[in-house]
Amino acid sequence: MDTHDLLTIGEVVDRSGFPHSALRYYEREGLVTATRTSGGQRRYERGVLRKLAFIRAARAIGIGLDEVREALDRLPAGRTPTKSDWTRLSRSWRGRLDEQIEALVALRDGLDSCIGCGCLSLARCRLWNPDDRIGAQGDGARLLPPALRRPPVG
Amino acid sequence: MDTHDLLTIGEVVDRSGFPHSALRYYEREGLVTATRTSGGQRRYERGVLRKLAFIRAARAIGIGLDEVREALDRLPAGRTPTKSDWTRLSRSWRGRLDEQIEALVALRDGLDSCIGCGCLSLARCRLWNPDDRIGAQGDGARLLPPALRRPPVG
DNA sequence: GTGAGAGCTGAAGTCAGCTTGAGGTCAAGG
DNA sequence: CCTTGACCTCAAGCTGACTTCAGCTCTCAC
Repeated sequence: MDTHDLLTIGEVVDRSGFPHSALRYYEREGLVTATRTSGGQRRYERGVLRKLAFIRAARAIGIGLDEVREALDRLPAGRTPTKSDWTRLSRSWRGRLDEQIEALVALRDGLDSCIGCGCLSLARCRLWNPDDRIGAQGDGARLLPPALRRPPVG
Repeated sequence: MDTHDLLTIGEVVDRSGFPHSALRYYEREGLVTATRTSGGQRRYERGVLRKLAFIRAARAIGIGLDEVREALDRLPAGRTPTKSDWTRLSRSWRGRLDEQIEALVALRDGLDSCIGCGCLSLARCRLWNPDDRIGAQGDGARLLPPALRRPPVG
């Protein structure tokens, strides 16, 4: 871990695939850290690459940066995270993934039955009107499983 | 289809689950239309409910409003869309759904092997570093299948 | 005919997650 | 030493999909 091992932002850009602007943004937001040279330029430890990979995967399944930060904050402060530290984090979003897959599959199945049965009547089709009681509930999407109520972000 | 059949915006809110503001926004954006009373209030035909259901489902799988509008524009102009019109539209995003499911499953499998094998070394793990050539490609996500490169919208 | 609640408009605001730009500084090969 | 390309900061801008607000008008049951 001598100075030799530190990465410039350009190297991190090349090796992580994130643009400069995103790396600086993530630093401002407290997701990653960097030391500085005497001249003020960033120098990253190698470990940042694993963090960035984690961030990318988390983002890909729709987890917001706030939550990603919380997850990363749960990594041990003093020492380099071990395998089991990362495993614990990863396992936590494995559940999310399962939920999302399940939800998409449910949507697909509903769609299949729609296409197959030709029932496209609002009154009968499970997809268009899942249980004849649409509109009786609270805010947000009504015909989708919970895990799919997030994607339309706004 | 006499006047009696037209819905007020409040009724559409109740039956579609979309808030007033979204309905007006969709109208401005050309996704749905409404006739007006002499006093200028909106009156919707029943068919709007099916359109809105379509919009919601499309949004749920991450399709943007622009593309949803294009899809809806492909519906026949003069007549009420038939079953096969809707079927055609739906079939087109069924493919998307398949892609997304496939991508998420791939991510999950990668994650499984990571958790299982304890390989969390950046150099070897398929999930963290899928083919040892990370960083050699163009913009955007590198460790995810194409269909997952969209979700982090910004 | 009237009061209350439903509806109207246009402009501005919000949120996430960055990107872009201007204007200047640092680091290192020759 | 000098040049050149990498890097810096701060502020503002952007996209998508809406929401919120102010201030006013319509509709309809009584």
